[in-house]
Amino acid sequence: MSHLDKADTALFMSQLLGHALEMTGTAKDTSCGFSCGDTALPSQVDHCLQCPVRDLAVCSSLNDDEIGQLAQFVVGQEFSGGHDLFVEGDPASAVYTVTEGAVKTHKLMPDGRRQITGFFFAGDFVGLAHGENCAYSAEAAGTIRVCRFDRKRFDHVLDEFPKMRSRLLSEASDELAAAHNQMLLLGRKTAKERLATFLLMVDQRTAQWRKDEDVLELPMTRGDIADYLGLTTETVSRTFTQFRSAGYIAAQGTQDVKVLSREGLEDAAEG
Amino acid sequence: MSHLDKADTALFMSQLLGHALEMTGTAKDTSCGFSCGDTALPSQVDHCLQCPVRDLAVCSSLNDDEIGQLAQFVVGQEFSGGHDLFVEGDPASAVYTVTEGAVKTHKLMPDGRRQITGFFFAGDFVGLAHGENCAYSAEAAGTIRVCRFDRKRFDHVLDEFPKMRSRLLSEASDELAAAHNQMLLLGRKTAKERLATFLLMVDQRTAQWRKDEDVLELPMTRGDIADYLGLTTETVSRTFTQFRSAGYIAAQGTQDVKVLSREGLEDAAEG
DNA sequence: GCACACCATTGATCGAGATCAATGCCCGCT
DNA sequence: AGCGGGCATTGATCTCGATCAATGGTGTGC
Repeated sequence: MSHLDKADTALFMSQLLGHALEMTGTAKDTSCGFSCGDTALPSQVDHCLQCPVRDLAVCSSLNDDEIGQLAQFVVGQEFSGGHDLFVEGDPASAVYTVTEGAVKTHKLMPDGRRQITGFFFAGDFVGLAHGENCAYSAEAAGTIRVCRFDRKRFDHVLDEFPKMRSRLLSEASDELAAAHNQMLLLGRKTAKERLATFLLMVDQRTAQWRKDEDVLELPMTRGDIADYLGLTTETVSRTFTQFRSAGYIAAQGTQDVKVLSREGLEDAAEG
Repeated sequence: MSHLDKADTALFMSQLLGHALEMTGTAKDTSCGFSCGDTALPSQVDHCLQCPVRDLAVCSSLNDDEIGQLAQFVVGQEFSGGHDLFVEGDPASAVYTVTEGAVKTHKLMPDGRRQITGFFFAGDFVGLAHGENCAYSAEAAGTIRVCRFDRKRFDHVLDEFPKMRSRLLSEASDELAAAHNQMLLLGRKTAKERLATFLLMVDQRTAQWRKDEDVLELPMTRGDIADYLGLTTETVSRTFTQFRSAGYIAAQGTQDVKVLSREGLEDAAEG
């Protein structure tokens, strides 16, 4: 909660000052900062045109001219780990594209039980909401960069560029398919199957931009993984150990996982 | 699989014969059958205009003229319980609106473990898919009626009527929010909490057209409920018994549940 | 009316993963 | 260097829901 207040205040101040790139939490300054006014300065359009996920994100459905319109109100933001993009129940006022790092979404029960409902990596779109309010919270898992779009203005862009709404619907369908997979995992898979499925998912979804194709950098803690897989940290930890013993993976520190046998993981993922 | 073949064959023959209302499985004949050719006959447009879910479904985003275009290629179909609308892995060739009864979607593991990923009631839209193939199967839970739309022609309608795509995106967002709730349920809730949550969900989603507002007619078996909640039939059955003992519900046969204490269920749903 | 198949319920037992508990590691801070 | 907090790992034990098993109910077709 306090995170959000802080972020919002920072945003407000920054808008007053005419800076489009936000920083929140403990994030360090960033090399690609730039300033803008109400209309798109060349540098701001460049921000979008030179975006690292230009061809991955929903924006890829727009041509350079159209991107210019979007660029007029995009706000680049940086969050450090643990800080909230938005919180369940908040008015849904913005949507986001992840440009760097990973975002996790979650739901909480009154007694503190938590379910992480999804991870979003560079190029992914976060914040689709039907009603007035957010149905879940979104939080930075490690330092991230996102593009923030005001929801109303974004909706307006969608009206103008049907291609983009179409693309967004595709994205939503994808997310829905992923959700179905996750329900199967949560409802019917064993701990081993869950972790193996998870590792293969991360493998697949981060393949495009990894340095070493066999080393997964997990931006989340064991607790996060547990809350995503419907397990406890202890079980996740034990299962990692089993996979190490079985020779499926090798650990390099606790965040990096070297995949030794994709086949082993694939077998483990389906019993 | 054989179900589908049968349905598809029936569909093909019926189209040859110029009948737009299909019947599959053991479904009885229906009082509102009608015939049509390639273009919309008045009666077919009427089919849509007089549709019981006209104001509930995605079609509600279209005016009477626009509905006419949709009506040109809608196919009314009737399925009896257990028959498949489509199967995971099949080419995604059609989308559906439920007009009567309930549809369930599910995923299977190679060894037969099953997870039901959603129930769809009158007015709901089923069959959103991004890729070429269905990401899950859909099956009639009890006798149902649906409107079937060829996917390509439906996509074309979406291009023509942006309102409808917008509405569909809303629908998808809703479904996504429901999926998040279900992940919380499957990952973190106890058996009691799951069943209570389920009963309240059915209560809410079927409220609009129930005869008796306190009696839920469950169109699915205990096994279906179990596969939806990530439990076994035995546990579902035991939990029903507990709710009966606690006075939250009363049974009238096995398919009908009279809600005696919504408050009791609400408490049970969150521990 | 009877046989069969399927479904729901209840009881007894088992086991995967939760819970409780202890230890070690790493990193930032003083 | 020394301290403290968060995270990961490992061990011991417990518990909720799964599994195995038996029975009764219901509807369908012969």
